[in-house]
Amino acid sequence: MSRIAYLTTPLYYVNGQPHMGHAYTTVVADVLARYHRLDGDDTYLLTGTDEHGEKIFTAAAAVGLEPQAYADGIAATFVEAWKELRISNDDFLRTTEARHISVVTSVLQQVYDQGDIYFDEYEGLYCVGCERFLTDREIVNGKCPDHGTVPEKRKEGNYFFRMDKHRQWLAEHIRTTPGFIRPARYANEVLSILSESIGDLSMSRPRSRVPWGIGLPWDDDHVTYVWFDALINYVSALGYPDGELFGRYWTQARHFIGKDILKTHAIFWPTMLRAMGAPLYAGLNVGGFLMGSDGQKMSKSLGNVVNPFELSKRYSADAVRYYLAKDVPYGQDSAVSEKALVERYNADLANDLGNLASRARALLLRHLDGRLPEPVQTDADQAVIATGIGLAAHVREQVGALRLSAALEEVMQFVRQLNRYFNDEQPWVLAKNEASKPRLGTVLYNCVEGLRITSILLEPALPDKAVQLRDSLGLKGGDLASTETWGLAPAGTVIPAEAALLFPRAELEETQAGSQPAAQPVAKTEKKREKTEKSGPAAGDGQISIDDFNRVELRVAQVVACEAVPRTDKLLKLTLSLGDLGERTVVSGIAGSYAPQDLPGRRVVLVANLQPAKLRGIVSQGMILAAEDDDGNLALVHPDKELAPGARVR
RNA sequence: GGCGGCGUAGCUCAGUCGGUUAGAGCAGCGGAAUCAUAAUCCGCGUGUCGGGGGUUCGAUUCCCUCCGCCGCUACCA
Repeated sequence: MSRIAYLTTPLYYVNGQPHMGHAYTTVVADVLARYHRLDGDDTYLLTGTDEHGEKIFTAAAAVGLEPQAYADGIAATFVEAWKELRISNDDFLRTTEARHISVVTSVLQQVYDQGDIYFDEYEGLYCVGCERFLTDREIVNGKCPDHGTVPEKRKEGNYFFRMDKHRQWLAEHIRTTPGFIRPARYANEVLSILSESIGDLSMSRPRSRVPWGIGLPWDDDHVTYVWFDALINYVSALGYPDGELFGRYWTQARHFIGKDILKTHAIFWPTMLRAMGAPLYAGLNVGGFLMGSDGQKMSKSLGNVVNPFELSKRYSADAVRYYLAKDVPYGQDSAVSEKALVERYNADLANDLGNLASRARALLLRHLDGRLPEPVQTDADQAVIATGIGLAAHVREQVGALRLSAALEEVMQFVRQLNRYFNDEQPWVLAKNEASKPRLGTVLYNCVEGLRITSILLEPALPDKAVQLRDSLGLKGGDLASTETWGLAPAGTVIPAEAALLFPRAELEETQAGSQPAAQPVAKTEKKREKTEKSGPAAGDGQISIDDFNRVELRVAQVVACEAVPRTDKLLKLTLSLGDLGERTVVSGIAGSYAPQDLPGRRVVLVANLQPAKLRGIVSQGMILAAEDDDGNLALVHPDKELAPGARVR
């Protein structure tokens, strides 16, 4: 009676090459899938690529390719990447495949027919990067917070999916289903989003603007919004609605995602499923971001990018897999680096595990003709045996709780115990006289048997090396249950005379030395300044250079008109004249200290090259300077003489 | 500004539904051993469990507050 496990990674968007974030989520899902299979569970692992949308269309055009050809190219690099990392996916779905498109089309028609999709005109600020309109609330500093670009104003007719009506039950479901979203803090985040109106979801784009997408079956002038299309992959890959795989796996679906796509998976997707009349997935597992070696977001300019595929070629796929599973805690942001990988690899795999295999092999070959003897267990052997056969239960428990790191650590504890056992029993001393040869055989047998169990338990993380390890001892593999019996390594087994070093010790390459772990405090202040001021690097001690200052364009401006912004306490909308430079609208939070009628005619100092920002629906094109005392009283800064508006302030 | 999370040994992190001497791995120091991949094994930590206050017989664990970092959000611009 086996259990069912359906695990998915996101379908990765083909707008860029696979990177560490992709690799991490995919490796975690794969290690988990392999544990399920090892334990006899009926397991299905899905990954793939998401290939529609405006961004793909433009990216393809930029390099002179048809969208499909462009997508083909990137999709191939993902296939290659997962091959490199030994990902054991059962399927690789591309959203441009006919089997996916036909499911999306029928889902659309069904949801439309039942009245859950309607047409409406929409005007708003559109982010090309997100491929959607942003709400006022989402815009930060006049820009899309995810892409750092200024959204453009667009008006278009779109179809909308009635999503808002699903708020109540979804919130209830999240509240009453522990583990539906893990870690729990992300469930709280979703609940707080659901506590307010979520609106209906714009789920189409005019084909005239976005030719690259799945057409709406009832209106070919529109194509499906890329997320509405992509999310359906999780069921289309199973042959929804009546495929055998769908019936078998769907209700046990567990999605693995990064926190950047929480909203689509925790809100869009469940409401879509409900509208489709399909059961919800079983769980959503949210991972954090992987940061560069310095703890900051990876970026080329910081030179802290860690490429998992290069590391794989340098140190082996298993080294990368083991490092990601063992050292990177799931669900929170964490720093990854080549240095950390090498340390983990050397400590656990080379020193503890690889070396143990080496020393056992050496004595077997030298003193026992390379044959595994029949053991005669004594009291001294019981502790090792007990730990070994008890490991599977611990591993099952940890893996079930998504604690891969703890699961692997359980196994490593056992490896350390075997090393202790080896030292305590001193087989190299036993080998010195004939009388102790039987005891020598038992000790070495137990080491080999321990390594057999270890190799099976580590196999999900180390698919290649586990097999190599067993090969080097003449052993065969087995399932998880086969680790719960001691003595399955057959006496008489021939130990191969030659075997390559399993885990040669790794040295950190020189190139890596360049990324000095800059003094922590400096890095932090720099990061903070970057965030609050978006300025370039400055001299130390919070001081800025004259060049920095000159980047700020300060000008005298005259207030032409002023009115309070409706339904706000603090905001005034000012119309300012800059003389020959024209007029500006500025929103300022000074209503507590100035009445609208007091201001027209006054001269103020304006930061003229500030990024526009939208406040309460009004685009503010700058900031006026005011001083503030401890009690919050504001005093506008104004020039001492009546200079003409537009004059530069330095 | 609001809501939420985090802040535990040099580093990466566990943990404490309040209670004997707060843990692991890595790094470091000393020693043993020499079968082995300069690997292994043993021993070694006076850590204000972010600061302060409170509740309690007792708090790192609960409450309040402050500081720092992160996320979401907002009438900062």
